[in-house]
Formats: sequence, C-alpha cells, structure tokens
Amino acid sequence: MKPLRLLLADDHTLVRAGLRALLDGIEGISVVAEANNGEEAVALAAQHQPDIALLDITMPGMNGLQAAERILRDLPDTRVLILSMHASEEYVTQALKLGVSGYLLKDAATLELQAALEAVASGATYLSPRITSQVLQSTGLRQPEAPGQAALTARQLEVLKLLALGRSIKEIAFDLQLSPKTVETYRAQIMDRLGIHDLASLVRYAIRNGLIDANA
Amino acid sequence: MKPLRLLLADDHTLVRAGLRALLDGIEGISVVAEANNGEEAVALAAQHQPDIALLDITMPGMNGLQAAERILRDLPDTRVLILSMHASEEYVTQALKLGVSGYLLKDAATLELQAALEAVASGATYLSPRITSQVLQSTGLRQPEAPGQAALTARQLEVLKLLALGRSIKEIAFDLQLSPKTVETYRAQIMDRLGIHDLASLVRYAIRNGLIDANA
DNA sequence: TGCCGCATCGGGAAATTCCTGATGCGGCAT
DNA sequence: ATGCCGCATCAGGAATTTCCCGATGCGGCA
Repeated sequence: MKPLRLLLADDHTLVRAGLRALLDGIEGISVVAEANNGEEAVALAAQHQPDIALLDITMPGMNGLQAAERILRDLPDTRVLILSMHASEEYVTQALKLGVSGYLLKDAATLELQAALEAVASGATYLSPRITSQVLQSTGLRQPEAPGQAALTARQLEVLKLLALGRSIKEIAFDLQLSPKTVETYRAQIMDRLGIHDLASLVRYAIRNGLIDANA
Repeated sequence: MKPLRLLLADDHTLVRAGLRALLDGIEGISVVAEANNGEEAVALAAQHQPDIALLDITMPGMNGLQAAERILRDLPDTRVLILSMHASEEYVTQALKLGVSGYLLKDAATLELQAALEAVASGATYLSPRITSQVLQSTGLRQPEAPGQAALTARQLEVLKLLALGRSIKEIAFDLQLSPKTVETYRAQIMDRLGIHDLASLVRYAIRNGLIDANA
C-alpha cells in the first residue's frame, strides 16, 4: 500500500518542524508539502494533491478553516484534518459544517495522531475525545438556556471577534462594509444568544473560546 | 563533550512530542524529561537537574514563567530557555527579569533552536531576533510615559477588576460606596495610564496581568 | 406555499461616555 | 512650615452609544 501523502500547515515553524519530524517517524506517511499560512496551504494542496491536509486553525491571513473550505471545494479527494489548540465550540461546529474529516487537539497523544490519520485515510471521521463528547452534548438534549452553546452565525462570529479586540461599532461597520445599525443588531443578537449582557463578559467569552487571545 | 541534558515542558502533547522528535535529531542533545505543566516541570527539574529547561509559557496551572522562577531559584546551575508563541512585551520583560537565559519564539526556524541551545549552554543569552529588537526599542530612549509599568493606585485597581468582570459603573459605585462620577473618573484615569481606549482591551489587560481570569 | 432564520437597516428615547473643572487631604522636599 | 503634587472624591453638560421597537428581502425546508 502506498504511503499517505500529507500536507502540513502551521504558522509556527518550530511546531511545524516538530510535527514533521514526528510524522516522518510514522510508517506509511509521507509529508509532501509544508505551508505556513492558509494561502500557501491552498496553493500547495492544489499543486501536490495530498491525501490529507493537516491544517492548524490559527494562522495569520487566511486561517485553517478558510483554507479547509477552499481545499475541500477544489480537491474533493483530499481529506482535511484540523489541528487546533482550542476545543472551541465555534471552531468545531464550523469545521464540521465545512465537511472536514477530523478535528484533533494539539494536546492529543502521538498515538492519537496516528489513529486519526488512519481513520481519516480510510474515509472515517476522527474527533478528539474531548471534542466528541462536546459535540454529543451539544446535539443531544439541550436546555434552552445558560450552559450549552449558542451556535453563532458567521457574521455574528466576525463581529464578536472584532468587538473583543476593542473595535468600536463604527469601525467594525466600516471594516465589514455594513451599516453601524446592522453591526449593532449583531451585537445585540450575540449577547442575547450567549446570555451575556456586557462587553467585558463578551471579551472573556471570546478568550475562553479561543476566538481571540488575551494578548495583542 | 557530554550531551546537553534537556527538560522539555509544553502542555500540548503533540507539540511536545514534535519538539522532542526534533531535539532527538540534534547531535549532542538529550531530552531527559518531559513535563506538561509548570508543576511537573519544577518537580522533574529538581529530580533530573537538567542543563537546560525549555519551557513553554502558556500552560494550565503554573505557567512557564512561574516555573522558571522556581527552577532558577532552586537550581542555579540549570538555565532556562523560554519558548513562546507570543512576542508580548509583558512576557518578555517578565522573563528577562526572572533571569532566563533565552526567549525563543515558536515560529523560529529549526536552526535557530539549535543556535539558541548552544548559546544558552555556553552561558550566553539568546533572544529571537524579533524579541531582541523589541527589547532594544523598549530599553532605549524612552518617553517617561508609556512603557514600563503603569502603577495603578489601589482604588484604580479595584475599579479595573470590577470593570473587567463586567460590572457597570453604577454597580461598581454601589459596591464601593462611591458616586458614579467618581468611578467614571477612575475608569478614565486607568485608560489614560494604560494608554488603552476601549473596554475590551482593558479586559484583556486585566486577564494578561492576572487581575481576573477569563473564566467566571 | 408558507414559515423561519439570517442579513441588513432605521427611528428615537434612554443611558453612558467624554471633557472640563473643583475640593480637601496627606506626604515630602526645600 | 510651606508650597507642590498626587490621590480620592464629585459635578455639569455635550457627545456618543446603547437599547428597544420595527421592517424588508432572500433562501431553505416542510
């Protein structure tokens, strides 16, 4: 059986090199390309047509999810395995909706990586255990209120992220080419869904869920 | 010359395993212990007395900087090399004040890792280029204002904490038995001193500086 | 075909922020 | 001892923003 051809994308060179060293040590795996951002990942995927694209989410410019979308659309035979530090509900549901074949947390064990690759290669979907239980919980019986998760729409997520970064309604409206009124509506919807009533808590929510970082 | 004995600490197992694979491939390096949080790092360092402790900053519980402090205090012969994704001013200055031997960014090249280890082993201090220029800029000619620390008064700190927790001016005024106007003044002073102009950034600042937690 | 969610925008009252003072008090440096 | 400065405390009023209603077009799905 010929080796699995992989594309590896992660913006942290050291981390990427480390993963590569790890992958190189696994039988039947061959890393055919490395990208350090989303654009590169898309381009290299088109060029090399790998069996699996292993994509980190947080990358400057085009992130892993956006890259996944493009790759899945352009290369139906390439499976995407997301690699992320965050078990963020948002990211997970977004990723699953895009049709990725797996979502692996960076604190997974090495064996899990191998298992995930095998699963994905054989056409299955692999989720890190923590992710799995989270997804089940979300789709299962849900209390309409507090705890669970409020899948935010793409627009809302965008606005939330910018809000948490400290942008004003006006700035966001300008960035997104929308009316300030529209942005206000989104903010209200976000707070409503999350059951949050102040900006500060919104920022903490965004940080907890990995939408933004407490730094920069 | 006997191999350098390393302790490697990073909470993301996959990343740690990757780094280890990378390090194992370098001549003269021997990873003698792996930790996945600060406490473990401190304990394993005491046990193995490595030449160099390679510590990631962001880890649950005791973080890399706190661990560095302990290790440097307990084991004067062990050098600490910080490994971080963030070029955050705060982290860097904190780390340097602790007396670490180096600060390496995760997007460094593999060769840089090797260079850093060699430098540190020989007693020198290694900083990623980006960090270096940043530090120079900070320590160089400085306006008496912005950079260092914005010693906030006790009152201001109290207000900042409550603000970051999502309390409104009115609520804070009530809690602290003050006029809302007074609280407003504090907020303005805080923002002024920190050079921050929006609540969201204030919240992030509070989290970075441990005034509050992203949770609860 | 009809309902519902999403994206988009407005009006207008209510609340908050922002800017500019102002006062008393205690330390500390000359 | 005396003046200066920072800190804690508060106000007034203008400028913004938030908040609460309401509305339209569009696409999916039953």
